[in-house]
Amino acid sequence: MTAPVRVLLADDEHLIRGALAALLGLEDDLVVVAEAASGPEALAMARAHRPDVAVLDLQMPGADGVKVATSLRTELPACRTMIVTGHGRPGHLKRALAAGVRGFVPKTVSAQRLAEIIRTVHAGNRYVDPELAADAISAGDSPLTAREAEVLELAVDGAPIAEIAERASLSPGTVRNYLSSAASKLGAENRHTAARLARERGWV
Amino acid sequence: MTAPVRVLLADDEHLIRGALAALLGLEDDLVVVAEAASGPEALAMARAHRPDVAVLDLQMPGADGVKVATSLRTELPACRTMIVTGHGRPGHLKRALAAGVRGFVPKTVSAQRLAEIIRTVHAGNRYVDPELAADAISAGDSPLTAREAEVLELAVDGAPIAEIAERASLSPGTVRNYLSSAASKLGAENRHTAARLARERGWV
DNA sequence: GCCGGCCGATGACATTTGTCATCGGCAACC
DNA sequence: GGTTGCCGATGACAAATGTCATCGGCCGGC
Repeated sequence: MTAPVRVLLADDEHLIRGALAALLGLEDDLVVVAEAASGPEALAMARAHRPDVAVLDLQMPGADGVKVATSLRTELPACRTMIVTGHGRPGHLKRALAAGVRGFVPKTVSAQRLAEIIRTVHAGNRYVDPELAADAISAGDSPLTAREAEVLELAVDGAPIAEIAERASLSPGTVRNYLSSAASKLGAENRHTAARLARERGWV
Repeated sequence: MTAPVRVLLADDEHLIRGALAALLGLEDDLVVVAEAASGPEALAMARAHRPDVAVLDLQMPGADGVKVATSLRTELPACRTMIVTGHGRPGHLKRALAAGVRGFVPKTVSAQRLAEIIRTVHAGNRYVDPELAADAISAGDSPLTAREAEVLELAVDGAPIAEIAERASLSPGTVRNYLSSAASKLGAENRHTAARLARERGWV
């Protein structure tokens, strides 16, 4: 028998993390060597314990799963990373894959399924949830230019144009132009729906 | 020894639900008699298995935890209900308590803690996470009238006033008045930020 | 070198939205 | 019976926003 797969678990929801650790620990060939409740903590634990596979929640305080994966890629190239997420937005998957993440699964899978996927990832293969993959493909690439996306991001909380212009160090007129262009590309009637759409698709 | 507490688990995230069921099953005095992945399913399982305590996720497809709790209150008065939630918004807690929910905890607690709380609830006592309670108190009551809240809810996705008016069967002018009034009460500069604020505080 | 695309800006214009005053109807409460 | 508050509406006005044309500068590709 080969050595067990050393797993790092990072999730800010203690309930899930603890339960998951217990369940995965039941598998003979998996061993949870570290747990973390935040992005920075996950990095620290990874440095200390050098796991084979890091299972990261997408939404964590400090740094999200993709950011952690990016850091791990350079710091611990031998460590495979995978993302577990509650509500997967298409753009996240794309960002994750770009960050070298090898597995991307929703929290609706079972623990057994997760264990299988951990093995798959550890073996050097990739796994992406079919449904999330389909969403990502149908969402396609962002049609927005860099500034359009930047300005749109400042518009997500409903701020007036004057405030957006100030925060972006741009002329109010320029901001209106970018927002108008972005809304048009997204088929939205105004910047607020445009911002919501872009966020849903992971483009901001 | 007394009979074990019969627990219903409802959470759409299979990973969590399964792991939780396994962990709670380790407690001698708790037994998970049913699991559900959606609101309607939770109701059906409750009718079929008549649990002592129903542990409900707040966000589920079909009907959220509070709605399920409301139905359970009339259908199975003997069944205590409690809500488990990832990100607790103040208004949810209020709604939950109004629905007769006896426990309200975030997913950041440990499984052991949850087991204790299940026992507390089963004994007829209440438990509310202190931090969530503090948030709810500081958020206070909604200053919005019924129609203001109703119209504001239709504004959350950034729809133009004409569409809101149509969906609410109101005159556009009336809609503008309500939104203006609501935004003023919430200290927001426009209806979009007002809608966001109201949602954050659980007032819509 | 020319062209196309993005950036940043301005001006003009129509539309949408926010704000205010005001009205009539209705229900609750004193 | 009078007062108060919410509902639904209208009109008027100011401000914010969306839309369009246009400009100059810059960079990359052909």
